[in-house]
Amino acid sequence: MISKKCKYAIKALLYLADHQFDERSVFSSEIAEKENIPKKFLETILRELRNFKLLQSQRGKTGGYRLIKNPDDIYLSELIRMVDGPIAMLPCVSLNYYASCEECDEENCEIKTVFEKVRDRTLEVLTTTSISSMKNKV
Amino acid sequence: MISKKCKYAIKALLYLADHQFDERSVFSSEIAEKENIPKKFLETILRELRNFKLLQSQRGKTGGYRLIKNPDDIYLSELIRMVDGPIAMLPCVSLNYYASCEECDEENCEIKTVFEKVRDRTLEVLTTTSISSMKNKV
DNA sequence: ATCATTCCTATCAACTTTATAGGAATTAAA
DNA sequence: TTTAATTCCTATAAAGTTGATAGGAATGAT
Repeated sequence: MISKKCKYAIKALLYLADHQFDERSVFSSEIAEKENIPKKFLETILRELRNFKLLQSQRGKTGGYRLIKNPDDIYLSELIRMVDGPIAMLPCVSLNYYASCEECDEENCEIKTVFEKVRDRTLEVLTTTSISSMKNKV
Repeated sequence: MISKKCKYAIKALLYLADHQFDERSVFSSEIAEKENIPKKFLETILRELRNFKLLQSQRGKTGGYRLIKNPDDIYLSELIRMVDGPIAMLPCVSLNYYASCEECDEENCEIKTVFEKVRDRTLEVLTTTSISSMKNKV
């Protein structure tokens, strides 16, 4: 399962992609309302996404958020990793967040292989799905 | 991520599959020791697996556990569901544990499709991998 | 009777998730 | 210069989940 936070992040990015070329930046309150996301929670999420250089923000009365990374180039795989961390179903098969299993002999582990397969199949989808490609629900 | 509990369950079943035709049943303490699983925790796991009719247990001094379901027919998908619950990355795309997303309009949801794809790819692997097939690490 | 096992319930510490509170800093505009 | 509305930041917290452990009851072979 991805977290709610991650789901909110995806929704926020989809919303911002729709308003990519608007004159004004988008208020977090606007996204919160339209996407039914708790306002204060969304603020912290947007700040994180800004720290990851996906967004730029502007303070003050006419402030708001705006995509700076092209939504064609924001892949779900990297977004999930930013927000939730590992995608794999076992720490020992994670490509970006590898952690050893203390209790097993990894060389002769019988369960790694299948979860490597799952990881690869999952990534085939997530590394080829961008924010903009999610707009065409094919 | 699958839980440690689930990983322990898989290891226990693999161990029991190896001792499927032994004369004596296998003690939980033996599995715990050989597979480095906390003893008391494993007890509760084995009891659950017994409740799911994968194992049979025998009390008393010469007791222990034994597979009753053929390991050819114990698929990872069902095992994970028994122990951890849903496999899907979103509640609203889960086949066995569906739950609606209160905050979104599911008809027009832009993110469902991709997670349905991930689910299907994942299940392609997990529904075709049984405890016995894990023995041949292909 | 004894002893080693399974069985059962309750508990618990640590961690994660999902937020909320309260205000500081910033900015445009009245 | 004041006001209003925003983003930014830190701290906090309630609820839920995970990963166990405690303590003993029930069972069954010897």
